[in-house]
Amino acid sequence: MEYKTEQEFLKSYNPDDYDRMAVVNDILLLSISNVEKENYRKLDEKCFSILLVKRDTFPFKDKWCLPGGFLNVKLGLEENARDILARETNLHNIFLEQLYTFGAVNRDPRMRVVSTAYMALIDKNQLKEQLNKNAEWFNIKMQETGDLITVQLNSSKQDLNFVVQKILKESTTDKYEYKIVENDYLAFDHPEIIIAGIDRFRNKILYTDIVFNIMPPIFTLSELQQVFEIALNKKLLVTAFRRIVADKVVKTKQIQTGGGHRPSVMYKYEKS
Amino acid sequence: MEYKTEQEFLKSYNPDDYDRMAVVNDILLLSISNVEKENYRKLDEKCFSILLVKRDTFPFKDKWCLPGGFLNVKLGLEENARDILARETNLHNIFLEQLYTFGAVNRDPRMRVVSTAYMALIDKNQLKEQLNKNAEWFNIKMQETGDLITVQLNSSKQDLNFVVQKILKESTTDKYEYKIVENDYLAFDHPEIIIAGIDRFRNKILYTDIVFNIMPPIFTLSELQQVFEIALNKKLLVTAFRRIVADKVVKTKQIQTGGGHRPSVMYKYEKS
DNA sequence: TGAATAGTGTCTGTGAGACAATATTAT
DNA sequence: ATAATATTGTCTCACAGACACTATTCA
Repeated sequence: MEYKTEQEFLKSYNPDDYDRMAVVNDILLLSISNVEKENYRKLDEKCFSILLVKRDTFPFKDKWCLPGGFLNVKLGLEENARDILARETNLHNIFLEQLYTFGAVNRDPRMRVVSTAYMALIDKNQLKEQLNKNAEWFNIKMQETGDLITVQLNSSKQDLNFVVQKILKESTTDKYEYKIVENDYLAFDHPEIIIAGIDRFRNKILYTDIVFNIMPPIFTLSELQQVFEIALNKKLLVTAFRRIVADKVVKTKQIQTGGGHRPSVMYKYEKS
Repeated sequence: MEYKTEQEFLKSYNPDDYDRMAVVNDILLLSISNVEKENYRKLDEKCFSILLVKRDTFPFKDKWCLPGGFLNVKLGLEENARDILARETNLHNIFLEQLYTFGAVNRDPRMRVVSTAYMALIDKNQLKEQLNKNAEWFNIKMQETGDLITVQLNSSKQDLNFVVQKILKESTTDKYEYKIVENDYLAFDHPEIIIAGIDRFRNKILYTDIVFNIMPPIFTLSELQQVFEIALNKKLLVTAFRRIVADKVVKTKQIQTGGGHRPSVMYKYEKS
């Protein structure tokens, strides 16, 4: 069939002539938790935490998953992700970055579903609004042994864990694929999304200002250093660390006391 | 309606209850061209080049676009991208990296289409196979003035150009959006994809080994430096450059002569 | 008072920038 | 011989790693 004009062509175009697929957004909501220490002098330990939602419908009923939802045909991709986030958490205007698009053939048992995952960063302590009743924050502990990554997720309600294998993609030197080796609690391929997101955060913390999206408006340099340390998974020397962030933060007049030791000056982020 | 088991739920699940959308892959095929110099002693200049295809069907009939196609429901996302590439270029086993997923509401006049763009790197001089008759390599010249990026595409058949505006995304310090300001020749939002791909290559050239995917198997260090210089859009000092790549390349026994000057040793890539 | 963190000073070695010097070729 | 690029040497300066030292708090 031949068309003379674009209008004519579009008029006769029928989407139903093609295979059915769906597009969804899944959102990795990343924050920092404090794990309180017994000793009043010691600093709280910190760790990453993520928001998971317990599914009360099929598929994967009773398993946990990232907040997500189908793409509304009237919304742009990121707009749709923000919409989902607002529904699940009542959060607005937060940092959102497209992470990766997952499109394995059988990642969803219902039909062919392509998921564009987003990473959102917040300081969950600022979160005043009530969470959805099925939503829950989980603290993350990760352990890497060889090419296996073991992840433990702890919350007041339940503890979950999974294991993924990190595989260097063929013909690359810096791209990894994550294959799920063990996973009894999470729905879909969400373990992969979680790992990919934490990896992205880790990779960007040194050469961007991404970290300040996960921090409160004002913070001490020790707190900031702790976040760097859990992201990079190693201890940093104080001097070196302060040099890294020196031109990204400015002193405020506030001081944090109460720790049984010299109080710290609080800083805020300032673009250089 | 209540379901007892996942099987029962899936059996009654009807994809047609939801809005129609399509998923496509578009592929930015990036290579390097030599622009020959008049003086036999001088080095050839190099520039990026990309493969575009002239559309012979609606929509955007007679405009140029990136090689792309609908997602086959039986293929994974990357697998589908490789399939498209094989169809358009007869190329197999080449470097392919997911670039970004574009999902603006009206990016395709036919229906809601989400495009996961991939970046492919090759040395097009190695390309022995015949290209599709509508496909053509275009040399790229980019110029940045303020927040405007002017792009000129030259081929033996036709010259194209477009202008995009680079906009820092709100609440970020390192993410840009590209708004098309002027574009008479390219279909869809493909100017954005082109810019995003070149940007990705530029950003990764310093901290990954991505560049070797666009190089021939053996090359001189001057050639490699030229590629760095067009990617980074600045001259590099020889000494500094050689230090950067020193642990990524090894000498071969081959020597390149014929340039009216001291011949160069040819090197090959070796993972460090 | 002492255990703990906050914050600053400084030495040293590495590595990037800058530039100079030498090598080799085709015309 | 000359114009061009190829390749190596080396000086300097900035900066990161390492570590020491001082400051300050509260049970």
